[in-house]
Amino acid sequence: MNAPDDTAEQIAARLDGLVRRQRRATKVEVGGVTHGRMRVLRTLDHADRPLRLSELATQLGIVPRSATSVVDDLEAADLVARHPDPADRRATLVALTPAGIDLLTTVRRTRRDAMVTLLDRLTPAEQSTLLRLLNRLADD
Amino acid sequence: MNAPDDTAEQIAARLDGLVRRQRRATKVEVGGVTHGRMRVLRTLDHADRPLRLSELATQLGIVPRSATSVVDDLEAADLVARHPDPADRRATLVALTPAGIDLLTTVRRTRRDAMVTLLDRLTPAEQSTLLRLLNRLADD
DNA sequence: CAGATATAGTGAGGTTACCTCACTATGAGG
DNA sequence: CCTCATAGTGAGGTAACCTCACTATATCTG
Repeated sequence: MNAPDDTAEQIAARLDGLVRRQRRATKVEVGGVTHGRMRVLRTLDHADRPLRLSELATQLGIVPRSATSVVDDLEAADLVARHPDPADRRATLVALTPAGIDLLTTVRRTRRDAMVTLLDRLTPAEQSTLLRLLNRLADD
Repeated sequence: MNAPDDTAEQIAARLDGLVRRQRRATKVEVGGVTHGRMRVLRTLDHADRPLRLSELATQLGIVPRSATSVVDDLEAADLVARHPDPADRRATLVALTPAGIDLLTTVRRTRRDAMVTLLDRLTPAEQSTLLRLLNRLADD
């Protein structure tokens, strides 16, 4: 275990711990929307247009079959809607409903508040630095 | 959605994405040791002494019942061992076995390699900065 | 244009990593 | 010694994934 490489291990452990804790903190979401379902709402909102189920899956980093299930649940809660794709009768387009948009806004506020509380430990400048470094790491 | 608070949301999303990807990358671990089991081995190694099941649970941030299960699995694989606590006959001490120590070393190398690859996008100085900021956030 | 082949979504069933609730065995205080 | 707290575990549940096999549609190819 030489010293420099330990940085990598420590960073990995810290990232993991932070995400674990943050998920825990926002576990009981507003309206009972879980972490996985939130990710779908956020992705659809970010795309700013209906997405095919397979596109959604790709953007979420999951296999299409898994997207089917989470969309099933969100559709049952009337937070997203499935529409046939006029261009391809095999495909399904998934869109946010008005209720989905509303919920997204509310939950976002709660969740962001939790993160803001944590980030209060850093100065605004440090927060920017952190985001910049994370962006570099996450860029594909 | 005012600008400054978006930093929090973006940081949250980045952290989540990075951890997700990193777990994916190390999904099939050396020796079939999953993420959750690795955490136990690391925690025991870090503590540098046998831990009670409840202590282990606390350090992992999970409930004792969950620790029982993961220790069951690791014990079945001979990576940890349970010993009665001489000081309290209700308690169980959990310790790494030699095989557990070996495996930890091997898996650590693999996992660290994956993280190092990702971190190559940052200079050593940036890596230090990142770790320092994460430490501040993760400190209890 | 028929037939082969590829693609979109889904049913069935499995896994990991957690959780709660109820229970037993042991310890500790009045 | 009798009550009450604590350590661990059995039973059973959930979220968020996965693979494999299948149907319906699209596309390409001779």
